[in-house]
Amino acid sequence: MKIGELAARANLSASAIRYYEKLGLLAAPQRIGGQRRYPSGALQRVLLVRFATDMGFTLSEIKLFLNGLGDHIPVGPRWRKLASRKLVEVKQNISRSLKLKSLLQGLLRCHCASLEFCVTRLSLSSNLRGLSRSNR
Amino acid sequence: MKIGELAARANLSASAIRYYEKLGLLAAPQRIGGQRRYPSGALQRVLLVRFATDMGFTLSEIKLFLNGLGDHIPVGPRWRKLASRKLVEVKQNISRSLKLKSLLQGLLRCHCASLEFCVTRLSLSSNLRGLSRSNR
DNA sequence: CTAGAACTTAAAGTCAACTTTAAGTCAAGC
DNA sequence: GCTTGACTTAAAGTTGACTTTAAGTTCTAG
Repeated sequence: MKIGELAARANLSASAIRYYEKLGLLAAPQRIGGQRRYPSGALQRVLLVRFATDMGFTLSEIKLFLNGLGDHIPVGPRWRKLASRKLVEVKQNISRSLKLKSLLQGLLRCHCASLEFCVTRLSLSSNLRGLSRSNR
Repeated sequence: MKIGELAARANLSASAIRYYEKLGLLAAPQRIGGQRRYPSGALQRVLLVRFATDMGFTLSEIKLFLNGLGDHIPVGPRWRKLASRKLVEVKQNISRSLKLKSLLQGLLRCHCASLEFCVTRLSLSSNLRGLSRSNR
């Protein structure tokens, strides 16, 4: 499989594939005439990476539990640790977003002339602060 | 009020204040000996901007409904439109995060040897795709 | 009066995950 | 054999919200 086909099947771009390789998320494949030729297993690997990024892991986190360079903790516990950390983040994000939602709904129901009034009237100061402001 | 005091009171840095000024989110204040002197109203303004960014608006969106350059739609409707668009995003983010949460919990309960097995065993292919992958 | 903290500017750097560019090489179909 | 599309590289660009840097100016306390 050439890079274009792999990219198409994984629904991302060829340059993204090369980028994953450079980051060490994907093994450098055999080459024919300088061009990359992938075994079918590569697709599964790429899809796993996509899946993990969709779950909110960063590429360097993914690298950690895919080929765990750096420390000597085995894959299982390492993944488990990262995943439970991520779970906390996700939960925080949920509660933050729920707050946000009712806040926005409140502001939309409000008929103040200016936003400043709304904000002070509804005294929505900032119970928003300090919650993980990024699920990516 | 000098910039350092304003920054401290708004809990951000002096350079961020200058940045807001450059973006047009904050009026250029009077100067004494080249240094910025802010009226007390400036604090409220900065806090409003912080509040809006906390709600997930980008600085350029905030600029739009603060001093709406560009179009001639009055502030009320403009804010309303942006806010309801944001509300949709937030709702999408919530449902995405809820899926993520149960996914992670499922994976954590699973005792497969490798993540690949887990993923295929739980057939968690990607019902995750296509949901707003950014609440900022 | 002077040390040093706080201010000034424009421009460059940061992070993540890629994309784009430029300039060139290879492969497949006719 | 030639065209054309797919591939190759390294380096620079993108986005958003700032921060950092460098070099210089001003304010303030003692």
